[in-house]
Amino acid sequence: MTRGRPIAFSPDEAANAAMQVFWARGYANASTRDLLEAMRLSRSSLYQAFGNKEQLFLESLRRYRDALVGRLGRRLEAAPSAMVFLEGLFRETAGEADSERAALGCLIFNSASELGQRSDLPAQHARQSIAAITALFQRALDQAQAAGDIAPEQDTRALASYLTMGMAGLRTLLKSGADAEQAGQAVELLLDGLRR
Amino acid sequence: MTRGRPIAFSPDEAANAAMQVFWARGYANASTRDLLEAMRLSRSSLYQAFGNKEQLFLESLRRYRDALVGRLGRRLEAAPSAMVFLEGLFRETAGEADSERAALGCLIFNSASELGQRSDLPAQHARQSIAAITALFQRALDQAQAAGDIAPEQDTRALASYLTMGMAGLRTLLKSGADAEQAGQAVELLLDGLRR
DNA sequence: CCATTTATGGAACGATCGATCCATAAATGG
DNA sequence: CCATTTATGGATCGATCGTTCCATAAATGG
Repeated sequence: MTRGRPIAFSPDEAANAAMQVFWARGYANASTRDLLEAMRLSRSSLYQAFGNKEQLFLESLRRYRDALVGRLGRRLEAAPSAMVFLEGLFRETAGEADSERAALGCLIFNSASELGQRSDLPAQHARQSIAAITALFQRALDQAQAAGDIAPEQDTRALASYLTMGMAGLRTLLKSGADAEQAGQAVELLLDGLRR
Repeated sequence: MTRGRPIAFSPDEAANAAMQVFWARGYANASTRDLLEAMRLSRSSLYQAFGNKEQLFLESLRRYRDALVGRLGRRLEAAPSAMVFLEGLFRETAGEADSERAALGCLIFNSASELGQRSDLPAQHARQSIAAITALFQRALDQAQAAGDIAPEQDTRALASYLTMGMAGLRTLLKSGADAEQAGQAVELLLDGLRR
């Protein structure tokens, strides 16, 4: 059936390496040289396996979103309560202050900021991914409300937007070099907003 | 004293036009062609008057920050109270949802996101400008606290970081196409955090 | 072992990038 | 009106961009 020389690289690992480059440098600022070096591929292999730069970026966005949403979903299920999950997520993110991880930010929010309201596929994907994050927040908030940790009269849809805004802002603070104290204080005030 | 042909353009207007380009397109994505077209200058005039692209960007950042901080400062003074100023600012920003203005975002937060923790002057300037915004928020919060609109046990420094985080997140939400309802609800919850 | 298929490396493409340089136009002070 | 100074427009630079193409290497199934 299958003839010819098989690929010598792992498309999965190569795609992950590309994702790291886009994450660290942004879409437009990531050159094909950067990508080839990180992916350890020849130009031919890259273009044959992934089409072009935009498609490779789209694949990176997909992987990042799937990994993030999957990880957060599992973490929500494993947590003792939805409220503990949300508090842990935000406090842990604030704790990344002044680290290399903090300088990277989040590929989704980075891309949303870079691409804005453009009509092409990457911009659409970034917007949709933010909506997915908001949906996950709302799921957690609904659980927390059902568990009695959030007042029943609260609108979890509004709270979800509030948390997405908070996370986007937190990532911007961390990117701009906020220290752990500043980020931590802001996050505690944000979390207080859930308990009203 | 002064000899030779005088410049035929307004350096002030040209710099403002350049700022608009960087604002709409970002630093790296703004080409010198874009800049020349918007500024209505020849290449020679641009490089002689502004040095190079990075210096022109720095000048744009300066002008944007000075205009923003100046405008907000005057608005704070003119407002019936510091709390009214803060509420008005955030509600008005949320009200920009789905407009061209919302798609632009804020040049300072845009630049902080694009440049990250880089060590060059533009990145330093963007970080310092975020600190300036936080300082202005704290000034307003101190006034509001003195006026009795904020509980005396609240830490206005922490609240200022909270508001900066909120504004950065709000701008990201608006850039990603959030509608007025979503942005408005998130902002109301954010403002509730001042009254605890 | 051969014919076939595909991966691979590298040259090369046109386009665009930021920046420089030079000849020329223009407006000045004397 | 002239000598001087500076702005201006455009050609041009080398570097880099994303992408394509081709000759070659490699591994396959039969």
